[in-house]
Amino acid sequence: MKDGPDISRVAALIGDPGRANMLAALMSGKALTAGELAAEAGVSAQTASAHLQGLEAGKLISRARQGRHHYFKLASDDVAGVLEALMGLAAKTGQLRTRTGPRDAELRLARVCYNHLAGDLGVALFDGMMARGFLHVKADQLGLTAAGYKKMAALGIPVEGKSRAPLCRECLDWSERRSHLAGRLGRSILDHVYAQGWAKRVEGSRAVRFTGLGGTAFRTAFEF
Amino acid sequence: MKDGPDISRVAALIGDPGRANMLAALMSGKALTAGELAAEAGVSAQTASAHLQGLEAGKLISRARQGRHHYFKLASDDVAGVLEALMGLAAKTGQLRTRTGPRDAELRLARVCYNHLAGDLGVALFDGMMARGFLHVKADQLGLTAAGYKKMAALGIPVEGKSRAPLCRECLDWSERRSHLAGRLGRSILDHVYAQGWAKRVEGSRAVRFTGLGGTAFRTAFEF
DNA sequence: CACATAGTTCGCTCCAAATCGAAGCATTAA
DNA sequence: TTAATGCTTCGATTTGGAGCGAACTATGTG
Repeated sequence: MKDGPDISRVAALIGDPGRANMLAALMSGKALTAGELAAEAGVSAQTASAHLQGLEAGKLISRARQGRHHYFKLASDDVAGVLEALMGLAAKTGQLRTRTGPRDAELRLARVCYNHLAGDLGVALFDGMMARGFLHVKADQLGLTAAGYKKMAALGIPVEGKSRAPLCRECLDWSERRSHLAGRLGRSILDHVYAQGWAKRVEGSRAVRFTGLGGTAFRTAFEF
Repeated sequence: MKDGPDISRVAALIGDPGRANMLAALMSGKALTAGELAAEAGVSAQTASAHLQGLEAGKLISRARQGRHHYFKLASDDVAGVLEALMGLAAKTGQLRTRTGPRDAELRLARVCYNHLAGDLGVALFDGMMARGFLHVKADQLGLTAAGYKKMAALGIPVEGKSRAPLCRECLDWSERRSHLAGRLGRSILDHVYAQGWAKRVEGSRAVRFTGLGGTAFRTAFEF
């Protein structure tokens, strides 16, 4: 029964280890060059070039030429969503690539998911904002309440924006198997966390490391 | 950065057209035999056998032996979730397998998603139940309200169950790109729809065809 | 028992795609 | 200008795995 969209093309693109590594690297939200992605995937530049063409043709990534560099990023949040969903399933079916180690624990606590905060802290933030009445679900749409808008203004976090992307979105965690906050607001909050110096990205990883004071300040600011 | 679970194994399993067709067929929620799945995928019995072994080893499907028949079904709702997510992405990136035709329209209106109702009607049902206050979201968990429990009891729809699966779950539609009701309640409601004779499955498709009276009765019963 | 059906295993062929060496553009630096 | 860097294209090789014919096992039926 050839119903619905063709899954297999997209899945096949993700199904190659090299391309999957590239996509995983792009989950950080940062745009990476072809060379960097080749290193991530552990393949030669020529091979990477071919793979990147495929991913671009399949509309999973987009390319921006800047001088002699080609910067790639995920084509949309939907792609990131599918990748996280696949990670969740892969984790559940026991296909963990690495045994749980110290690095894994750090990832579980706080990490970047595309462009917003995921992990223990991301889930706690989401739950806290729901409990405090800053977020609500209405007609199946996640949104800021009046109190939420007020709070964001008080913290100096921008909520307006020209982009047509939704302000609030839920995103499922592969480590927690619970939702955390994505969308434009999720991105703004993570930017705020960086700007306040509460946390920094760990070099060469998706982990986000909070300072002792930063963690406290973060929880205080968002009241959770 | 080899962080997180290994996506590519799972994706590669879904990435073969034959296996993808099998999985799509299993989205109906019905357990199918190896032979039926071979026909779905358009391959010989031997090839199908090999594919089914792979999918089973990858924990995407589970097998139940009954006499000389082997019945297969999706291993978990998470698998169904990933498949729907992939369908959503594939539809968005324009990888539609078939041009929109009469069959497509029927699918868009009402279809089976794993074991519950999806499509226009599924989304409308979900929205209606939220609007009527039968469903609510609390601490990021979708659930029945007191009014909802009362309504289900009045309609004779069972809500208790020994299974540990959640009673209510949201599930994203690939055609509507909105949520509809999944989980044990979603299944119970679809069972009720069949039992009342309001609708029937279309042979050899995931479409659900409502009778004129059935459609009206369905909307009346759930007040949307 | 023989016979039919459902599914698997074995052996083989074949092809798509992953890979890289070498060469070719394009951009920036000296 | 020449040289260096980043990326792509071309050409050739290799291989994983998808596919099927044939034979085998297991279950059910007459």
